Amino acid sequence: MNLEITTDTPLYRVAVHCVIFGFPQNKLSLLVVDQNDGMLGFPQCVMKRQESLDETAIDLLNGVTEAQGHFLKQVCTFVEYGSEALKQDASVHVVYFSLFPPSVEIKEVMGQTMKWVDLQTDAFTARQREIILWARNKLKRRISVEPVAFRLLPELFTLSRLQSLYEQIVGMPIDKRNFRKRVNEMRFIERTEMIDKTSSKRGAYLFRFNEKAYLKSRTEFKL
Amino acid sequence: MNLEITTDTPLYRVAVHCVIFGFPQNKLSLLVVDQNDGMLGFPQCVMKRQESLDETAIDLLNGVTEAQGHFLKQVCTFVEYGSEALKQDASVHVVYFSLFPPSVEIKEVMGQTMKWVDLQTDAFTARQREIILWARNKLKRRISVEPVAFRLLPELFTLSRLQSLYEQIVGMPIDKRNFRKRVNEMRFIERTEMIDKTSSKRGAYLFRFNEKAYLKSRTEFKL
DNA sequence: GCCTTTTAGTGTAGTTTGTACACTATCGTT
DNA sequence: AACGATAGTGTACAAACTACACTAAAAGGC
Repeated sequence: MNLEITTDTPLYRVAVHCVIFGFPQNKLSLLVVDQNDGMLGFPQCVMKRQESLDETAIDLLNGVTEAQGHFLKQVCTFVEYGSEALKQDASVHVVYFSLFPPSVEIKEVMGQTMKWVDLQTDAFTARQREIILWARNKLKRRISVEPVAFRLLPELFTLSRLQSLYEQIVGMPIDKRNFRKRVNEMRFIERTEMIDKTSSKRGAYLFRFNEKAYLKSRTEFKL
Repeated sequence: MNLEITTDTPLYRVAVHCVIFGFPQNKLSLLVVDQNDGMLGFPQCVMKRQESLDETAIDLLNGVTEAQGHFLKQVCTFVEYGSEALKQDASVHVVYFSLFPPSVEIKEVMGQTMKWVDLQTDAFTARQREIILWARNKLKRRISVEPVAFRLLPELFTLSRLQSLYEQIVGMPIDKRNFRKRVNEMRFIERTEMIDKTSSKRGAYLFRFNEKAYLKSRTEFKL
């Protein structure tokens, strides 16, 4: 239980990974790097000197898109040793998760193609699936505490779309009327007069998340 | 966003820390190392080669007590750079939290004295307070999902003690009758015929957490 | 032995929240 | 004009949560 710096203190490389959730085509998806071997990888980067983990993770996202201000939370950390007994071959992997709205444009980075894939894709390794499960559970818990869903939606959205997103996050069907009743009670989810006609013949009202109203409603009680 | 191993890939020391909660003297407390400078430290150790983080954390606990089978969860990870620009002076800190029942005997390790302290002690640094807050929040959330409280109690306990523990974890008073009603509905919290007379003149029934019954009641529904 | 002190123990009524459930509306397509 | 597809709407019942105040038992002091 000592923490002395000796010459043989093991040293590790540090990599930051990010599980990026999105909701393109009304399907909860992950943004992954398409490796040429048929496998998929999460966007990742090596930890830089004099940066905090959060900063490194932000840098990582900046490498993926120009957009700013993303939701970002730590998921877990693990270590991995290479099969060969090389001293250098030990790394700490710090996993984050983030939420991208459909509006973000994904950069083409160094010829690597990034794409949105289903969470159930079997091109993931067992470890990746485990990480996805963790991240997903974090997202699931978070959504009942904080309105994070809107970070996965465009500014304007229909209630059907919002419900579909919730259903995919919590992993079970939700009663339409009860869902809409709850939405109605949240004053910060505002109906606009605009109508979306892309997903139905009849057309559906577009709604908007009013963040300021949300923040106000949360602080008003703290008198 | 590349992960090539080059000679100038920054390398880090890795330290595992553990925020250990206990409930000695009916007070939610932390087990800390009393450093001679008046400051307090969490038990910590340097990451060993070929071990996973969980294994290192278990080793760390083994250095503190002979007892086994502790609750152990990751809290967060952060990096710290020393003030001097020495290359070696960068470390990743992985924080865990654990729950010790009052029965555990704490080892005297290398002359370092360990002691239980209040969560609000001001001998903690700002960063330590932040870590405690995180760990505490994890504990708070966990307790509404899983019966972790019993890992902080002796095998036999009175309901007053259990309630006091809950109050200290969630940070607010709980109505006695409502609390006891809920306990009653949980069949795996069993009343024994034994009576504790140490904390009241009248004496109070001692209860016991039946883990097997709990696990059964959780799995019975999964038919 | 009785009065005080301290903690243990008990039930009900009202409120709030959650849940189950089925039909009509609108518009485009054929 | 009929059909198909998605949008939109309200009520009744059940379950969960909340507030609340007195009696019971035993020790200790007088």
